[in-house]
Amino acid sequence: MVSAGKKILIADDEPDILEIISYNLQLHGYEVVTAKDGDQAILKAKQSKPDLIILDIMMPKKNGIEVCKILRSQPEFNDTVIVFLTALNDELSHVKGLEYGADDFISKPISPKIMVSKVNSFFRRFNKPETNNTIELGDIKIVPDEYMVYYKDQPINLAKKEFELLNYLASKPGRVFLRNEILNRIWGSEVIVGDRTIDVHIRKIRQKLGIDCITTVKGVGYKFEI
Amino acid sequence: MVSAGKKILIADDEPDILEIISYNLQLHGYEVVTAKDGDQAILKAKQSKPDLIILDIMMPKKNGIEVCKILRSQPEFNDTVIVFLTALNDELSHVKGLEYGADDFISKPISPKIMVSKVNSFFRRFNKPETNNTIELGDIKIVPDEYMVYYKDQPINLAKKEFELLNYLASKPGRVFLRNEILNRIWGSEVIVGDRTIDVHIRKIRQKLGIDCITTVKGVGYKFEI
DNA sequence: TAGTGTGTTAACAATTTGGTAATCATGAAA
DNA sequence: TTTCATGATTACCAAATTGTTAACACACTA
Repeated sequence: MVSAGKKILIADDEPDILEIISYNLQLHGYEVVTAKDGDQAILKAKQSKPDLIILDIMMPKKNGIEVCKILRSQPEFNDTVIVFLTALNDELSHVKGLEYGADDFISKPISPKIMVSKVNSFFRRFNKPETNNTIELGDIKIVPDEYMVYYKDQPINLAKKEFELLNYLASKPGRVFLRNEILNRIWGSEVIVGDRTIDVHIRKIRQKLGIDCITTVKGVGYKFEI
Repeated sequence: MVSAGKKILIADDEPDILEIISYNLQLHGYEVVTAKDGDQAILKAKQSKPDLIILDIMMPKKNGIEVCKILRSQPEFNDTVIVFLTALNDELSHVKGLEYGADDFISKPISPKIMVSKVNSFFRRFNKPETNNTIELGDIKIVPDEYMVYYKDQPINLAKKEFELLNYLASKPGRVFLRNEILNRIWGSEVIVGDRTIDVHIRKIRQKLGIDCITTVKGVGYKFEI
Protein backbone atom coordinates (compact mmCIF):
# COMPACT_ATOMS: atom_id res chain seq x y z
CA MET A 1 0.00 0.00 0.00
CA VAL A 2 1.20 3.45 -0.89
CA SER A 3 0.24 4.91 2.44
CA ALA A 4 2.19 2.48 4.59
CA GLY A 5 3.54 4.36 7.58
CA LYS A 6 3.26 7.79 6.02
CA LYS A 7 2.69 10.70 8.34
CA ILE A 8 0.73 13.77 7.32
CA LEU A 9 0.42 17.11 9.06
CA ILE A 10 -2.66 19.16 8.28
CA ALA A 11 -2.97 22.76 9.37
CA ASP A 12 -6.30 24.56 9.02
CA ASP A 13 -8.23 26.85 11.33
CA GLU A 14 -11.59 25.30 10.66
CA PRO A 15 -12.10 22.37 13.06
CA ASP A 16 -14.74 20.77 10.84
CA ILE A 17 -12.51 20.59 7.84
CA LEU A 18 -9.64 19.38 9.94
CA GLU A 19 -11.70 16.60 11.39
CA ILE A 20 -13.29 15.37 8.22
CA ILE A 21 -10.06 15.34 6.30
CA SER A 22 -8.01 13.67 8.97
CA TYR A 23 -10.69 11.06 9.53
CA ASN A 24 -10.65 10.13 5.88
CA LEU A 25 -6.91 10.04 5.61
CA GLN A 26 -6.68 7.82 8.65
CA LEU A 27 -9.19 5.48 7.08
CA HIS A 28 -6.72 5.05 4.28
CA GLY A 29 -3.87 4.10 6.54
CA TYR A 30 -2.15 7.43 6.99
CA GLU A 31 -1.00 8.71 10.32
CA VAL A 32 -2.40 12.22 10.76
CA VAL A 33 -1.31 15.12 12.91
CA THR A 34 -3.34 18.32 12.99
CA ALA A 35 -2.69 21.95 13.81
CA LYS A 36 -5.15 24.80 14.07
CA ASP A 37 -2.86 27.73 13.40
CA GLY A 38 0.51 28.61 11.98
CA ASP A 39 2.54 28.47 15.15
CA GLN A 40 1.10 25.12 16.07
CA ALA A 41 1.84 23.84 12.59
CA ILE A 42 5.50 24.69 12.97
CA LEU A 43 5.67 23.15 16.40
CA LYS A 44 3.98 19.93 15.36
CA ALA A 45 6.02 19.69 12.21
CA LYS A 46 9.18 19.71 14.28
CA GLN A 47 7.81 17.23 16.77
CA SER A 48 6.39 14.68 14.39
CA LYS A 49 8.52 15.00 11.26
CA PRO A 50 5.71 14.36 8.78
CA ASP A 51 6.26 13.13 5.24
CA LEU A 52 3.68 15.50 3.86
CA ILE A 53 2.46 18.84 5.15
CA ILE A 54 -0.82 20.35 4.05
CA LEU A 55 -1.13 24.03 4.91
CA ASP A 56 -4.16 26.22 4.64
CA ILE A 57 -3.12 29.59 3.30
CA MET A 58 -5.27 31.63 5.65
CA MET A 59 -4.68 30.80 9.27
CA PRO A 60 -4.32 32.71 12.53
CA LYS A 61 -0.91 33.36 14.08
CA LYS A 62 1.04 32.65 10.93
CA ASN A 63 -0.39 32.05 7.50
CA GLY A 64 0.53 29.07 5.37
CA ILE A 65 3.11 30.89 3.34
CA GLU A 66 4.94 32.10 6.39
CA VAL A 67 4.91 28.62 7.86
CA CYS A 68 6.26 27.20 4.63
CA LYS A 69 9.01 29.76 4.48
CA ILE A 70 10.08 29.02 8.02
CA LEU A 71 10.05 25.27 7.54
CA ARG A 72 11.88 25.42 4.26
CA SER A 73 14.68 27.38 5.79
CA GLN A 74 15.46 24.46 8.07
CA PRO A 75 17.47 21.59 6.67
CA GLU A 76 15.32 18.83 8.12
CA PHE A 77 12.34 19.90 6.04
CA ASN A 78 14.15 20.17 2.74
CA ASP A 79 12.77 16.89 1.53
CA THR A 80 9.31 17.16 3.03
CA VAL A 81 6.51 17.62 0.55
CA ILE A 82 4.58 20.80 1.32
CA VAL A 83 1.18 21.44 -0.24
CA PHE A 84 -1.12 24.44 0.07
CA LEU A 85 -4.83 24.60 0.44
CA THR A 86 -5.96 27.58 -1.61
CA ALA A 87 -9.20 29.14 -2.61
CA LEU A 88 -10.08 28.61 -6.22
CA ASN A 89 -8.61 31.16 -8.59
CA ASP A 90 -6.32 32.57 -5.99
CA GLU A 91 -3.53 33.24 -8.44
CA LEU A 92 -1.56 35.38 -6.07
CA SER A 93 -1.32 32.66 -3.46
CA HIS A 94 -0.22 30.19 -6.10
CA VAL A 95 2.60 32.41 -7.16
CA LYS A 96 3.59 33.25 -3.62
CA GLY A 97 3.35 29.62 -2.65
CA LEU A 98 5.69 28.47 -5.35
CA GLU A 99 8.09 31.20 -4.44
CA TYR A 100 8.28 30.02 -0.90
CA GLY A 101 8.82 26.42 -1.73
CA ALA A 102 5.44 24.76 -2.09
CA ASP A 103 5.42 21.55 -4.05
CA ASP A 104 1.80 21.72 -5.13
CA PHE A 105 -1.67 23.06 -4.42
CA ILE A 106 -5.08 21.74 -3.58
CA SER A 107 -8.02 24.00 -4.31
CA LYS A 108 -10.81 24.51 -1.83
CA PRO A 109 -13.57 23.54 -1.47
CA ILE A 110 -12.52 19.94 -1.60
CA SER A 111 -14.23 16.65 -0.96
CA PRO A 112 -12.56 14.14 1.35
CA LYS A 113 -12.52 11.64 -1.46
CA ILE A 114 -10.61 13.89 -3.80
CA MET A 115 -8.30 14.86 -0.98
CA VAL A 116 -7.39 11.26 -0.33
CA SER A 117 -6.72 10.52 -3.95
CA LYS A 118 -4.61 13.65 -4.25
CA VAL A 119 -2.60 12.67 -1.23
CA ASN A 120 -2.10 9.21 -2.64
CA SER A 121 -0.83 10.66 -5.85
CA PHE A 122 1.61 12.93 -4.02
CA PHE A 123 3.24 9.95 -2.44
CA ARG A 124 3.37 8.10 -5.69
CA ARG A 125 4.82 11.08 -7.45
CA PHE A 126 7.40 12.15 -4.94
CA ASN A 127 8.42 8.70 -3.88
CA LYS A 128 9.01 6.95 -7.10
CA PRO A 129 12.57 5.73 -7.20
CA GLU A 130 14.63 7.61 -9.66
CA THR A 131 15.75 4.90 -11.98
CA ASN A 132 16.40 7.22 -14.85
CA ASN A 133 16.79 10.63 -13.37
CA THR A 134 17.47 12.48 -16.56
CA ILE A 135 15.63 15.77 -16.66
CA GLU A 136 14.49 17.03 -20.02
CA LEU A 137 12.74 20.35 -20.36
CA GLY A 138 12.40 22.20 -23.58
CA ASP A 139 15.79 22.19 -25.25
CA ILE A 140 17.64 21.40 -22.07
CA LYS A 141 18.62 17.92 -21.04
CA ILE A 142 20.31 17.20 -17.72
CA VAL A 143 21.89 13.78 -17.35
CA PRO A 144 23.21 13.10 -13.84
CA ASP A 145 24.78 9.81 -14.91
CA GLU A 146 27.02 11.66 -17.29
CA TYR A 147 27.39 14.83 -15.26
CA MET A 148 26.41 16.52 -18.46
CA VAL A 149 23.98 19.11 -19.65
CA TYR A 150 22.83 19.40 -23.22
CA TYR A 151 21.26 22.42 -24.88
CA LYS A 152 19.76 21.54 -28.22
CA ASP A 153 21.86 18.39 -28.03
CA GLN A 154 25.01 20.44 -27.70
CA PRO A 155 26.99 19.22 -24.70
CA ILE A 156 27.78 21.86 -22.13
CA ASN A 157 30.47 21.28 -19.61
CA LEU A 158 29.61 22.40 -16.11
CA ALA A 159 31.86 22.05 -13.09
CA LYS A 160 30.74 19.79 -10.30
CA LYS A 161 29.14 22.44 -8.10
CA GLU A 162 27.54 24.12 -11.06
CA PHE A 163 26.07 20.89 -12.26
CA GLU A 164 24.76 19.91 -8.87
CA LEU A 165 23.19 23.30 -8.44
CA LEU A 166 21.48 23.26 -11.81
CA ASN A 167 20.35 19.71 -11.33
CA TYR A 168 18.87 20.59 -7.97
CA LEU A 169 17.00 23.63 -9.24
CA ALA A 170 15.74 21.74 -12.26
CA SER A 171 14.50 18.87 -10.14
CA LYS A 172 11.32 20.87 -9.54
CA PRO A 173 10.88 23.41 -12.29
CA GLY A 174 8.95 26.47 -11.26
CA ARG A 175 9.50 25.83 -7.60
CA VAL A 176 11.60 28.47 -5.88
CA PHE A 177 14.46 27.24 -3.75
CA LEU A 178 15.50 29.42 -0.85
CA ARG A 179 19.13 30.28 -0.52
CA ASN A 180 19.14 28.30 2.69
CA GLU A 181 17.77 25.23 1.01
CA ILE A 182 20.36 25.45 -1.70
CA LEU A 183 23.15 25.86 0.80
CA ASN A 184 21.98 22.87 2.79
CA ARG A 185 21.58 20.67 -0.21
CA ILE A 186 24.62 21.52 -2.26
CA TRP A 187 27.09 22.53 0.39
CA GLY A 188 25.75 20.60 3.37
CA SER A 189 24.84 22.12 6.66
CA GLU A 190 28.33 21.98 8.13
CA VAL A 191 30.02 23.95 5.42
CA ILE A 192 29.70 27.68 5.69
CA VAL A 193 30.18 29.75 2.61
CA GLY A 194 29.62 33.39 1.96
CA ASP A 195 26.40 34.86 0.66
CA ARG A 196 27.71 35.74 -2.75
CA THR A 197 28.98 32.27 -3.53
CA ILE A 198 25.62 31.04 -4.80
CA ASP A 199 25.26 34.09 -7.03
CA VAL A 200 28.58 33.48 -8.62
CA HIS A 201 27.75 29.87 -9.40
CA ILE A 202 24.36 30.85 -10.76
CA ARG A 203 26.06 33.37 -12.96
CA LYS A 204 28.47 30.79 -14.32
CA ILE A 205 25.60 28.46 -15.16
CA ARG A 206 23.69 31.21 -16.92
CA GLN A 207 26.78 32.16 -18.83
CA LYS A 208 27.64 28.65 -19.91
CA LEU A 209 24.09 27.73 -20.88
CA GLY A 210 23.68 30.99 -22.76
CA ILE A 211 19.95 31.03 -22.10
CA ASP A 212 17.94 32.44 -19.29
CA CYS A 213 16.48 29.47 -17.50
CA ILE A 214 17.25 30.43 -13.93
CA THR A 215 15.10 33.19 -12.54
CA THR A 216 15.96 35.26 -9.52
CA VAL A 217 13.20 35.82 -7.01
CA LYS A 218 14.45 38.75 -5.06
CA GLY A 219 14.62 38.32 -1.35
CA VAL A 220 13.77 34.64 -1.68
CA GLY A 221 15.89 32.52 -3.92
CA TYR A 222 16.16 31.05 -7.39
CA LYS A 223 14.01 28.90 -9.60
CA PHE A 224 14.47 27.00 -12.78
CA GLU A 225 12.05 27.61 -15.62
CA ILE A 226 12.04 27.83 -19.35
CA MET B 1 11.78 -18.38 -22.66
CA VAL B 2 13.92 -15.76 -21.04
CA SER B 3 14.11 -17.64 -17.78
CA ALA B 4 15.44 -20.90 -19.16
CA GLY B 5 17.82 -22.40 -16.63
CA LYS B 6 18.50 -19.16 -14.84
CA LYS B 7 19.39 -19.36 -11.21
CA ILE B 8 18.44 -16.68 -8.72
CA LEU B 9 19.60 -16.19 -5.17
CA ILE B 10 17.30 -14.23 -2.90
CA ALA B 11 18.42 -13.04 0.49
CA ASP B 12 15.91 -11.55 2.90
CA ASP B 13 15.29 -12.05 6.57
CA GLU B 14 11.53 -12.20 6.29
CA PRO B 15 10.47 -15.79 5.60
CA ASP B 16 7.10 -14.72 4.19
CA ILE B 17 8.62 -12.47 1.59
CA LEU B 18 11.20 -15.08 0.76
CA GLU B 19 8.56 -17.70 0.23
CA ILE B 20 6.14 -15.69 -1.81
CA ILE B 21 8.81 -14.32 -4.09
CA SER B 22 10.58 -17.58 -4.65
CA TYR B 23 7.29 -19.36 -5.30
CA ASN B 24 6.39 -16.87 -7.98
CA LEU B 25 9.79 -16.93 -9.60
CA GLN B 26 9.75 -20.71 -9.69
CA LEU B 27 6.37 -20.57 -11.38
CA HIS B 28 8.07 -18.65 -14.14
CA GLY B 29 10.76 -21.23 -14.64
CA TYR B 30 13.56 -19.81 -12.57
CA GLU B 31 15.65 -21.91 -10.25
CA VAL B 32 15.61 -20.20 -6.87
CA VAL B 33 17.97 -20.39 -3.94
CA THR B 34 17.19 -18.53 -0.73
CA ALA B 35 19.16 -17.17 2.18
CA LYS B 36 17.90 -15.65 5.38
CA ASP B 37 20.91 -13.57 6.36
CA GLY B 38 24.08 -12.10 4.98
CA ASP B 39 26.44 -14.91 5.85
CA GLN B 40 24.13 -17.48 4.36
CA ALA B 41 23.81 -15.38 1.23
CA ILE B 42 27.55 -15.42 0.71
CA LEU B 43 27.77 -19.13 1.36
CA LYS B 44 24.95 -20.01 -1.01
CA ALA B 45 26.23 -17.65 -3.66
CA LYS B 46 29.51 -19.51 -3.71
CA GLN B 47 27.83 -22.89 -3.72
CA SER B 48 25.26 -22.30 -6.37
CA LYS B 49 26.77 -19.63 -8.62
CA PRO B 50 23.52 -17.82 -9.36
CA ASP B 51 23.02 -15.62 -12.40
CA LEU B 52 21.17 -13.01 -10.39
CA ILE B 53 21.40 -12.11 -6.74
CA ILE B 54 18.69 -10.15 -4.97
CA LEU B 55 19.80 -8.76 -1.65
CA ASP B 56 17.71 -7.11 0.97
CA ILE B 57 19.60 -4.17 2.38
CA MET B 58 18.67 -4.84 5.96
CA MET B 59 19.56 -8.34 7.08
CA PRO B 60 21.06 -9.97 10.15
CA LYS B 61 24.70 -11.10 10.20
CA LYS B 62 25.74 -9.01 7.23
CA ASN B 63 23.64 -6.42 5.48
CA GLY B 64 23.11 -6.36 1.74
CA ILE B 65 25.79 -3.83 1.03
CA GLU B 66 28.40 -5.79 2.92
CA VAL B 67 27.44 -8.95 1.09
CA CYS B 68 27.68 -7.16 -2.22
CA LYS B 69 31.05 -5.75 -1.28
CA ILE B 70 32.40 -9.17 -0.41
CA LEU B 71 31.02 -10.87 -3.49
CA ARG B 72 32.21 -8.18 -5.84
CA SER B 73 35.72 -8.50 -4.51
CA GLN B 74 35.83 -12.04 -5.82
CA PRO B 75 36.47 -12.50 -9.50
CA GLU B 76 33.84 -15.21 -10.01
CA PHE B 77 31.08 -12.74 -9.16
CA ASN B 78 32.24 -9.99 -11.43
CA ASP B 79 29.62 -10.79 -14.00
CA THR B 80 26.80 -11.70 -11.66
CA VAL B 81 23.93 -9.26 -11.63
CA ILE B 82 23.37 -7.96 -8.12
CA VAL B 83 20.19 -6.12 -7.24
CA PHE B 84 19.17 -4.52 -3.98
CA LEU B 85 15.85 -4.47 -2.23
CA THR B 86 15.56 -1.02 -0.72
CA ALA B 87 13.02 0.97 1.18
CA LEU B 88 11.47 3.78 -0.79
CA ASN B 89 13.47 6.97 -0.74
CA ASP B 90 16.51 5.39 0.79
CA GLU B 91 18.90 7.62 -1.09
CA LEU B 92 21.88 6.71 1.02
CA SER B 93 21.56 3.02 0.29
CA HIS B 94 21.23 3.79 -3.39
CA VAL B 95 24.45 5.72 -3.40
CA LYS B 96 26.30 3.19 -1.27
CA GLY B 97 24.91 0.38 -3.33
CA LEU B 98 26.12 1.84 -6.58
CA GLU B 99 29.54 2.41 -5.14
CA TYR B 100 29.86 -1.19 -4.17
CA GLY B 101 28.80 -2.53 -7.48
CA ALA B 102 25.03 -2.96 -7.43
CA ASP B 103 23.47 -3.21 -10.86
CA ASP B 104 20.03 -1.97 -9.93
CA PHE B 105 17.45 -1.53 -7.22
CA ILE B 106 13.99 -2.75 -6.46
CA SER B 107 11.94 -0.68 -4.07
CA LYS B 108 9.95 -2.25 -1.30
CA PRO B 109 7.14 -2.90 -0.83
CA ILE B 110 6.85 -4.92 -4.01
CA SER B 111 4.25 -7.24 -5.42
CA PRO B 112 5.28 -10.69 -6.66
CA LYS B 113 3.98 -9.81 -10.08
CA ILE B 114 6.15 -6.74 -10.41
CA MET B 115 9.08 -8.65 -9.00
CA VAL B 116 8.79 -11.30 -11.70
CA SER B 117 8.56 -8.77 -14.48
CA LYS B 118 11.53 -6.88 -13.09
CA VAL B 119 13.56 -10.05 -12.91
CA ASN B 120 12.62 -10.88 -16.47
CA SER B 121 13.78 -7.49 -17.60
CA PHE B 122 17.09 -7.89 -15.77
CA PHE B 123 17.83 -10.99 -17.73
CA ARG B 124 16.87 -9.37 -20.95
CA ARG B 125 19.03 -6.41 -20.15
CA PHE B 126 22.08 -8.04 -18.66
CA ASN B 127 22.22 -11.23 -20.64
CA LYS B 128 22.60 -9.88 -24.07
CA PRO B 129 26.29 -9.11 -23.66
CA GLU B 130 26.94 -12.47 -22.05
CA THR B 131 26.93 -14.32 -25.31
CA ASN B 132 29.16 -11.85 -27.05
CA ASN B 133 30.42 -9.20 -24.72
CA THR B 134 32.66 -7.50 -27.20
CA ILE B 135 32.27 -3.75 -27.05
CA GLU B 136 32.68 -1.89 -30.30
CA LEU B 137 32.50 1.86 -30.42
CA GLY B 138 33.76 3.92 -33.27
CA ASP B 139 37.18 2.59 -34.16
CA ILE B 140 37.67 0.88 -30.83
CA LYS B 141 36.93 -2.77 -30.25
CA ILE B 142 37.24 -4.32 -26.82
CA VAL B 143 37.27 -8.10 -26.66
CA PRO B 144 37.17 -9.42 -23.10
CA ASP B 145 37.59 -13.01 -24.29
CA GLU B 146 41.01 -12.17 -25.64
CA TYR B 147 41.86 -9.45 -23.13
CA MET B 148 42.55 -7.40 -26.20
CA VAL B 149 41.74 -3.99 -27.54
CA TYR B 150 41.84 -3.02 -31.19
CA TYR B 151 42.03 0.47 -32.60
CA LYS B 152 41.25 0.52 -36.29
CA ASP B 153 41.84 -3.24 -36.19
CA GLN B 154 45.34 -2.70 -34.86
CA PRO B 155 45.82 -4.80 -31.74
CA ILE B 156 46.83 -2.88 -28.67
CA ASN B 157 48.33 -4.66 -25.74
CA LEU B 158 46.99 -3.53 -22.41
CA ALA B 159 48.03 -4.98 -19.08
CA LYS B 160 45.40 -6.77 -17.05
CA LYS B 161 44.44 -3.86 -14.81
CA GLU B 162 44.48 -1.47 -17.70
CA PHE B 163 42.22 -3.71 -19.70
CA GLU B 164 39.79 -4.26 -16.88
CA LEU B 165 39.61 -0.56 -16.22
CA LEU B 166 38.97 0.32 -19.85
CA ASN B 167 36.47 -2.49 -20.22
CA TYR B 168 34.61 -1.31 -17.14
CA LEU B 169 34.45 2.30 -18.25
CA ALA B 170 33.42 1.30 -21.75
CA SER B 171 30.63 -0.90 -20.43
CA LYS B 172 28.48 2.19 -20.19
CA PRO B 173 29.81 4.81 -22.55
CA GLY B 174 29.13 8.35 -21.43
CA ARG B 175 28.32 7.36 -17.90
CA VAL B 176 30.63 8.75 -15.25
CA PHE B 177 32.13 6.22 -12.90
CA LEU B 178 33.07 7.55 -9.49
CA ARG B 179 36.55 6.84 -8.27
CA ASN B 180 34.99 4.77 -5.51
CA GLU B 181 32.99 2.75 -7.96
CA ILE B 182 36.10 2.04 -9.95
CA LEU B 183 38.11 1.09 -6.90
CA ASN B 184 35.43 -1.26 -5.66
CA ARG B 185 34.93 -2.88 -9.01
CA ILE B 186 38.47 -3.26 -10.26
CA TRP B 187 40.42 -3.56 -7.06
CA GLY B 188 37.78 -4.92 -4.70
CA SER B 189 36.83 -3.29 -1.48
CA GLU B 190 39.44 -4.93 0.73
CA VAL B 191 42.36 -3.76 -1.30
CA ILE B 192 43.49 -0.29 -0.50
CA VAL B 193 45.49 1.50 -3.12
CA GLY B 194 46.77 5.03 -3.22
CA ASP B 195 44.93 7.91 -4.75
CA ARG B 196 47.13 8.27 -7.75
CA THR B 197 46.96 4.66 -8.83
CA ILE B 198 43.83 5.10 -10.92
CA ASP B 199 45.26 8.15 -12.61
CA VAL B 200 48.40 6.32 -13.58
CA HIS B 201 46.46 3.48 -15.13
CA ILE B 202 44.21 5.91 -16.94
CA ARG B 203 47.26 7.64 -18.26
CA LYS B 204 48.75 4.41 -19.56
CA ILE B 205 45.52 3.55 -21.33
CA ARG B 206 45.34 6.98 -22.93
CA GLN B 207 48.94 6.68 -23.96
CA LYS B 208 48.66 3.24 -25.46
CA LEU B 209 45.43 3.95 -27.29
CA GLY B 210 46.77 7.23 -28.58
CA ILE B 211 43.29 8.74 -28.73
CA ASP B 212 41.30 10.67 -26.21
CA CYS B 213 38.44 8.42 -25.27
CA ILE B 214 38.54 8.73 -21.51
CA THR B 215 37.27 12.00 -20.13
CA THR B 216 38.00 13.27 -16.66
CA VAL B 217 35.13 14.74 -14.71
CA LYS B 218 36.91 16.64 -12.01
CA GLY B 219 35.81 15.90 -8.51
CA VAL B 220 33.69 13.03 -9.74
CA GLY B 221 35.41 10.39 -11.81
CA TYR B 222 36.08 9.21 -15.34
CA LYS B 223 33.95 8.31 -18.30
CA PHE B 224 34.49 6.64 -21.61
CA GLU B 225 33.31 8.41 -24.72
CA ILE B 226 34.33 8.89 -28.28
C1' DT C 1 70.34 -15.13 -12.70
C1' DA C 2 69.36 -11.41 -15.62
C1' DG C 3 65.66 -9.58 -18.05
C1' DT C 4 60.98 -8.17 -18.78
C1' DG C 5 56.40 -6.62 -17.80
C1' DT C 6 53.18 -5.22 -14.29
C1' DG C 7 51.22 -2.69 -10.46
C1' DT C 8 51.99 0.65 -7.00
C1' DT C 9 53.73 4.69 -4.84
C1' DA C 10 55.85 9.18 -4.06
C1' DA C 11 56.97 13.60 -5.54
C1' DC C 12 56.09 17.33 -8.06
C1' DA C 13 53.78 19.98 -11.96
C1' DA C 14 49.73 21.54 -14.06
C1' DT C 15 45.14 22.50 -14.06
C1' DT C 16 40.63 23.35 -12.50
C1' DT C 17 37.60 24.69 -9.03
C1' DG C 18 35.40 27.09 -5.61
C1' DG C 19 35.14 31.06 -2.75
C1' DT C 20 35.75 36.00 -1.61
C1' DA C 21 36.11 40.86 -1.85
C1' DA C 22 35.23 44.86 -4.21
C1' DT C 23 32.43 47.22 -7.14
C1' DC C 24 28.48 48.04 -10.02
C1' DA C 25 23.36 47.83 -11.22
C1' DT C 26 18.66 47.73 -10.01
C1' DG C 27 14.38 48.30 -7.87
C1' DA C 28 11.72 49.27 -3.76
C1' DA C 29 10.92 52.15 0.15
C1' DA C 30 11.26 56.49 2.60
C1' DT D 1 14.98 61.98 -5.25
C1' DT D 2 17.77 59.66 -2.09
C1' DT D 3 18.60 55.68 0.45
C1' DC D 4 18.77 51.07 1.26
C1' DA D 5 18.71 46.24 0.28
C1' DT D 6 19.61 42.80 -2.76
C1' DG D 7 21.77 40.68 -6.69
C1' DA D 8 25.09 40.79 -10.64
C1' DT D 9 29.59 41.01 -12.18
C1' DT D 10 34.38 40.84 -12.21
C1' DA D 11 38.93 39.66 -11.12
C1' DC D 12 41.80 37.34 -8.16
C1' DC D 13 43.69 33.75 -5.06
C1' DA D 14 43.86 29.48 -2.44
C1' DA D 15 42.64 24.89 -2.23
C1' DA D 16 41.49 20.75 -4.33
C1' DT D 17 42.17 17.63 -7.86
C1' DT D 18 44.42 15.41 -11.49
C1' DG D 19 48.50 14.63 -14.73
C1' DT D 20 53.16 13.10 -15.24
C1' DT D 21 57.34 11.06 -14.33
C1' DA D 22 60.46 8.10 -12.26
C1' DA D 23 61.55 4.66 -9.09
C1' DC D 24 60.61 0.43 -6.76
C1' DA D 25 58.99 -4.30 -5.60
C1' DC D 26 57.36 -8.32 -7.37
C1' DA D 27 56.44 -12.23 -10.31
C1' DC D 28 57.50 -14.68 -14.18
C1' DT D 29 60.57 -16.35 -18.01
C1' DA D 30 64.36 -17.42 -20.68
